[in-house]
Amino acid sequence: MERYNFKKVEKYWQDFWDKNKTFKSIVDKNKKKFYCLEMFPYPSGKIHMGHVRNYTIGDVLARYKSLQGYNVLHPMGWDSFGMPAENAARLNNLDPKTWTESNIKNMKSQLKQLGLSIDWDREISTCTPEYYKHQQQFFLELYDKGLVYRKEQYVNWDPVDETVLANEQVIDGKGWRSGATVERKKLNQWFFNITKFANELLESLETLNEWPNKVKVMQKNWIGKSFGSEIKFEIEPNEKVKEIRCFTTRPDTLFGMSFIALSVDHPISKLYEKDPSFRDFKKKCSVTGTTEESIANAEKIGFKTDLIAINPLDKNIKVPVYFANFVLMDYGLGAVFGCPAHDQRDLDFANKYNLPIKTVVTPEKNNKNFKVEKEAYTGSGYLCNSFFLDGLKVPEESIIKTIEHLENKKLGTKKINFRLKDWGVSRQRYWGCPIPIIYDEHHKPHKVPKELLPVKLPSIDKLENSGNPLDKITEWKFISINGKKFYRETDTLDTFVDSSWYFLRFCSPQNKLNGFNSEEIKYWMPVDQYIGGVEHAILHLLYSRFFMQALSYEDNSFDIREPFNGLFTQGMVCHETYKDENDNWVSPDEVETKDGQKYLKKNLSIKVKVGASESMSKSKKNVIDPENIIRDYGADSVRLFILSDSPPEKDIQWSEEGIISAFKFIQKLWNMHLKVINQIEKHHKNDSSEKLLKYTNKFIKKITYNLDNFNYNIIIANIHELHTFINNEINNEYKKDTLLENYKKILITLNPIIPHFANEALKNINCLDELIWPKYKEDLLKEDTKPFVIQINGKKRGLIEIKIDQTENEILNLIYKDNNLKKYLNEKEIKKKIFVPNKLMNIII
RNA sequence: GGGCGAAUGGCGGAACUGGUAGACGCGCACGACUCAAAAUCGUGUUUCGCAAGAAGUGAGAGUUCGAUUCUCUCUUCGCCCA
Repeated sequence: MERYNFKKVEKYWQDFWDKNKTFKSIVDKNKKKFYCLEMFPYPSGKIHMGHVRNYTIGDVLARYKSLQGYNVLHPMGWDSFGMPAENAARLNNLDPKTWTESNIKNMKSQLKQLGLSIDWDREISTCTPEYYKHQQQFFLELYDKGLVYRKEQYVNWDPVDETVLANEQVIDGKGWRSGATVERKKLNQWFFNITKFANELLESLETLNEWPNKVKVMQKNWIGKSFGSEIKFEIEPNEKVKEIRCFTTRPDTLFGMSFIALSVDHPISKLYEKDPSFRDFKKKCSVTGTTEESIANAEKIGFKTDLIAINPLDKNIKVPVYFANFVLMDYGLGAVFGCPAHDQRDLDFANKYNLPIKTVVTPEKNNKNFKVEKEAYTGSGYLCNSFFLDGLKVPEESIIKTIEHLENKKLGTKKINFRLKDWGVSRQRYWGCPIPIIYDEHHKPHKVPKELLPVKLPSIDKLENSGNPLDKITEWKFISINGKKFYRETDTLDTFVDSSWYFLRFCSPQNKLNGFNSEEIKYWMPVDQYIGGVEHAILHLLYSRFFMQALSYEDNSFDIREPFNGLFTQGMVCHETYKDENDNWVSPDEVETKDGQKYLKKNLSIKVKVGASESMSKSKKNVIDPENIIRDYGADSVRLFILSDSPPEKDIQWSEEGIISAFKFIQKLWNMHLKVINQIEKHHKNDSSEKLLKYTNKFIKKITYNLDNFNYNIIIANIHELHTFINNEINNEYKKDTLLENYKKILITLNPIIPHFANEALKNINCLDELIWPKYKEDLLKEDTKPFVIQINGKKRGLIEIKIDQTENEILNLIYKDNNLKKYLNEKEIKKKIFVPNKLMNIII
């Protein structure tokens, strides 16, 4: 039998799609659109299995929707600014542009080998001036709308490399490259005012019905809306400070207060800056990183001021005021009151400085023995030691009642606080979108005039190891406009900005004047299905949602508020891990199997320790290169396997056995195909096609249902069943037309999964024109007989074949005639019968 | 510590709104073909038991004629936030 030549077939179809621009999409208002988008890749050099999975899932959907008659937009591009290019450039002594461009070229060819139905005419790359020109325009638009501002903020500063580090570049408080202890340093940075939309972003989550709930919960927690109160504390008479305002979510614990803690950046700190011991303290605080986690884990330290605060509810309670390292200026008001009994950080602090610990909440009412020592009590219960508040239920009544009281006495107000912070977009890096701002000689910022856009990134031969590269290119940095001297902003934009609107650019990728064309946006947006990794559940998705809000802010012509209607987050690709005798990681390429045990390939006597299956990563060496796999087994095999073993939203384990099995199955399908062709060519007079018809009909229903619900792994099982069915039934006699028509339908349903194979097979039977997703017929689903379950006392005792809609009594007669079943019933009284028509009967005796 | 989710054969995983647990694949065993092996094809494969049968979806309870599915408690694991 002729073997299936995947190399020839896949090459043929990929060339065919390329040449005919099969997947080119244009606005057609007579057709319903479907915008299918997968998160675009960073061009790191090679595609990895995560990409393969992501883009296969998306491709199945795009092809399916296209066959259903939708006008499908399925584009691809490159998230091509970012640090890896800079790092690689430093390492290899070349410029980031060259490195990036050659990676894109390579990865594009790899993606094409997967047989993806992508409209390559819409390809975009964020590092090109054609793309970032519009981004600079958006930046200036947001600037005009007052959504962009500049302020000082702390960054992770590497004093050796003289550079700002991202949080993930700080490892155990040290710079990842230099190893120097990272400092907190204040820099002037640009911010997007995302907090302005905090409430909209939160409330609008409710409208996203086709998003996974867990992602919505993550975003909700990230935005972190909390109800509380702003409380005014009077300070004992002195010359400097009259009052301090604190934000708290627990005003009900006010009677337990034993200190007030301020951020070292609180305005009051200005009064202490001359004090050398305060400056020392402030320096100590700057050693701690800027993440919430590092602050939480750091030892709580404080600096005692000479200020004494008065408890607004009881003037007799007077407490000291400290500066403390665990209070952040950007949360609330940069000042909190400390209630050690009911907050762990406050308790740690109180224990260190011997401050009183007063219990004001007990788990049960009037529990006098309850005392807090090492562990703060944050649970529910009842207020005590709080005079007129005693006995209130915590937290249901206590918080509201306390706020009411404070408001009546004008001591405080109800306040809503968000955890979400404004988005700092300045990056002190070369390989990013230049910020279109210039400064005059008084360091006052101005917009770069529109006619001077884009601000192009200057080309660079070699990147220095330290400092901000753009700052050093003086011929670029200093410009004069109309005789006036200016210098440029030398920071570039966070790459999350690049990916916050790329889905809009895909709608009009060649538009030179604007980032997008509103007519095209109106047709294509929102993205109907967005597919990507759950690691972007918070930032990328939130920023993209913000961008839509910001674009439509004070602009009625733009009315799309949510960019992604449907979201699907796929699981990771995992592989077994291997270690040799010396506990060094071993790559799967070096491991061989004889009799099921795993050995080192180069030395077959050394057994390898097999570890847990973990997400593929270079550090653990458990990476499989898709390029080799596609070369050896073909794209259809890879697609088949990557979809087969696990539901797409869960992690999948890559295995050699699995890909081989998929490869063999493609060959089996081809053998089946040859048998079908052989039968089609025969002219039979008899037609035993009823079974085939019914099977095909049911098969179409199953595949359609499973495609609609992302049950792609079950579809592969369905195709295996189909193969068994056709192999068993193909030798029956069929009329040519019936067989051809049904087989064509089957091949069309296979098309989204294994497009090369399906198209080749369709070409073989001359059915390539007019490919339309087949519909199943309800009346064909009906069967004459059905298996019917008999239970005795709830236990399954038999399975009988009944005619559809047979009555209870008729079935009971069948049971008494059945030798196997009647023995359970003989001469016993039937106490009860449960009868579910066409399904089962449960007899209680 | 808080939030969300998961747990089913040797393994990955099926099971529609409570109604035949283990689909499909991998692995394994046996058989056919072969001088032999690979490839391929066929049969079997939850556990115990010769069998009839019994037990069985992380553990324990509950609701129900009937629970992998619903409720409660617990254990373990994963993810996110701290």
